Amino acid sequence: MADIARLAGVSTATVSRALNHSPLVNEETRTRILALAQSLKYAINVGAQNLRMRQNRTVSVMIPFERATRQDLSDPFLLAMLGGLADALTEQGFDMLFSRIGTDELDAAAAPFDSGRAIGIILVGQWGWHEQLNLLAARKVPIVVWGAGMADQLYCCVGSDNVHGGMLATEHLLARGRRRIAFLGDVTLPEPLQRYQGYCAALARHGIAPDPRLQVSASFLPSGGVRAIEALAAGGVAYDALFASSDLLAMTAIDTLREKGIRVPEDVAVVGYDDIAHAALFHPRLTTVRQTIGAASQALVASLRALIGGAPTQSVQLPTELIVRASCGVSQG
Amino acid sequence: MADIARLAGVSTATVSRALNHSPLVNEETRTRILALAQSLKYAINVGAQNLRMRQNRTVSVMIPFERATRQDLSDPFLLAMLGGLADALTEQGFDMLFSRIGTDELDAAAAPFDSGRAIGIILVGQWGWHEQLNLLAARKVPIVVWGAGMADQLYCCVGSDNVHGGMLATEHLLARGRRRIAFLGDVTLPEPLQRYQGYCAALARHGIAPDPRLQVSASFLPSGGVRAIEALAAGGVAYDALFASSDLLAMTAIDTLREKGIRVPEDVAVVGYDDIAHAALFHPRLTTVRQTIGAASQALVASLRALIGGAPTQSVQLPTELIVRASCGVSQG
DNA sequence: TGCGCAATTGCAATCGATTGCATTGCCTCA
DNA sequence: TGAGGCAATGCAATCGATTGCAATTGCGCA
Repeated sequence: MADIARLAGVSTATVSRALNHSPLVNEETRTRILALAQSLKYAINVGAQNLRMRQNRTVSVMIPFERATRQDLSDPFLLAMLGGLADALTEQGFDMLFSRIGTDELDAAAAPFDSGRAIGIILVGQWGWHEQLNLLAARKVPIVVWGAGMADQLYCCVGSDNVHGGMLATEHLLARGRRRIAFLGDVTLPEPLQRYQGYCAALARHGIAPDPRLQVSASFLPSGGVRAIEALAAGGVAYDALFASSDLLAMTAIDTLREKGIRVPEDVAVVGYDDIAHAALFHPRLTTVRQTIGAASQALVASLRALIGGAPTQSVQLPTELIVRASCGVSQG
Repeated sequence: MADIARLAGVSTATVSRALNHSPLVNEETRTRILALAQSLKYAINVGAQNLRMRQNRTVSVMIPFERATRQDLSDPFLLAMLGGLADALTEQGFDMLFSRIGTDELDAAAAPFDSGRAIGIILVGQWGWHEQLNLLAARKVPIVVWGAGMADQLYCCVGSDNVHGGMLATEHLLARGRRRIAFLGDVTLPEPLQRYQGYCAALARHGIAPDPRLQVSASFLPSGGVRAIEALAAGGVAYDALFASSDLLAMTAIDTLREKGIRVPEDVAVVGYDDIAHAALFHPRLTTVRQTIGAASQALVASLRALIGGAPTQSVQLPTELIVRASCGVSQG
């Protein structure tokens, strides 16, 4: 900027005003300065600007990973969400600072905010952090979490209606005559737990008591489906349907079933969760509970902006929808 | 920092030195200051620090999108690369600033660097930007591009050996007795073009002249495979194999073939490109040319660091490998 | 001719850190 | 007792922008 000022024969103050289109600067001067800036490919130093203006247009987005398994960012749902957030943030003029965060060190989550790099934080994945997230919220860290709404929640949480989603999926399988429905998912985490609760509620409506042997704890890891099917087989439990708490889980499970010669949907009907892009391409096409990425991203960004704007913390629950395809036994391909 | 200085009864200079573990500050003073900082959950303002130190630990990562189609970030390969880059950068202590960039406005690519937000840029996707990228490189913008190595290339480019990959895929199909091999991909872009060249080279080795009717221009969009198969059908061209320039393309193509009652691999053998995670889960499991995400991410980051360190621009070509699965006609499931 | 007002522009403080140099004690040794 | 040395700290400039206030200029009007 000093260069431009020198070349234009004015002070940096005038240059600054010209670049910001202040009405205080002479038309002719402004054009001269703008032309100069253009030709020098000058861009203002955002860091210095933020420092002076005490503002910021950067949002930190974090996605957890399990340090133990050195899991790469592989779940397509998370990746899609990342893309959706990038779109939503870009659209609203925000930069996106992206970081992975170990599931064992949530403390690091507030760092981008504390160090002034970002005005707020979007955390995609709630895990077992409920208490610590409450502490962050109490500390007035502007943070929005994608996850399950819970009772004593101080932080802002955006998520889908997991209980309803679980109910939809299970009701559908019941309506197709399946009675021995296995549930795949890690019920120690809030989201799968709520889906499981929906599953139980649907069973209850039909007068069926949930069989604990049909609840298989499967992680979101790619290997989760394989292990789950092995566990079911090892337990010698009969089942005619699967409700998996993620599409990835459903797909790996179906793949494993196929290897064992079990047909989907004839022998075992399957419903997934998420409706990732591949669900419609999978064979058989996957029936699943849709969480709309676009709406989710928009909601996360909107909530964060509200939070930063000083609005009271208000959690959001997005509607879920059952997408019926072939994997649950409808003739569609 | 001023607060801490006041509470500790010292100047901000001393606080700064204490936090940076300078040997100039008294042991007792340091502990006092550190304890104070800890209890106040103080974090240094990175912006101000960068400004003063004239440094930066942020790398800008950009992934193009086609504005016309308002394409969401959907290609799993790109998403996986994004995850890989996040891991690689985090590991090396860099922050990652992520942006989408319209395919019609490459100029915006240098913005994060020009404005001092990032020390360098990783651009995942070369598109038709060759000339403009050369201009950026000439302007000394530290940029590394994932794409195809080309002749008059001034910018640093990291990519897989596309020609060899195309050759591997085609040779494999030829070895399995296929002779009418269709190629799916947009040959106006460098990467698919080089894969096509490898395809032609393999055909040539077997004395086969490429049939132009078998080259179908398919975009990387999810709908690409559908359109391509329709086009082949509409053209009335017979074919017994497909080489698709991305796995996503291969999958949508297979899906479309299945709808038409054409069996894979019996009637048409298929080979993809990328080896995305889903390739191994797809039915039939997809034979494909692997581009290793982890290695690619590491290479991109390494090249960028070298470039920033002042090393001469040096492009990198990573080896490719054919992963044989069922979709090309091997008995594997 | 002189004064006041409006239109431009410059000066200098400020944001939150870092760091060269000056300063202040205090200890040691002659 | 005084000079020199060392350890610890403070002062103030600096990074690159923004902005309140002062200063300059030119003009209209009395």
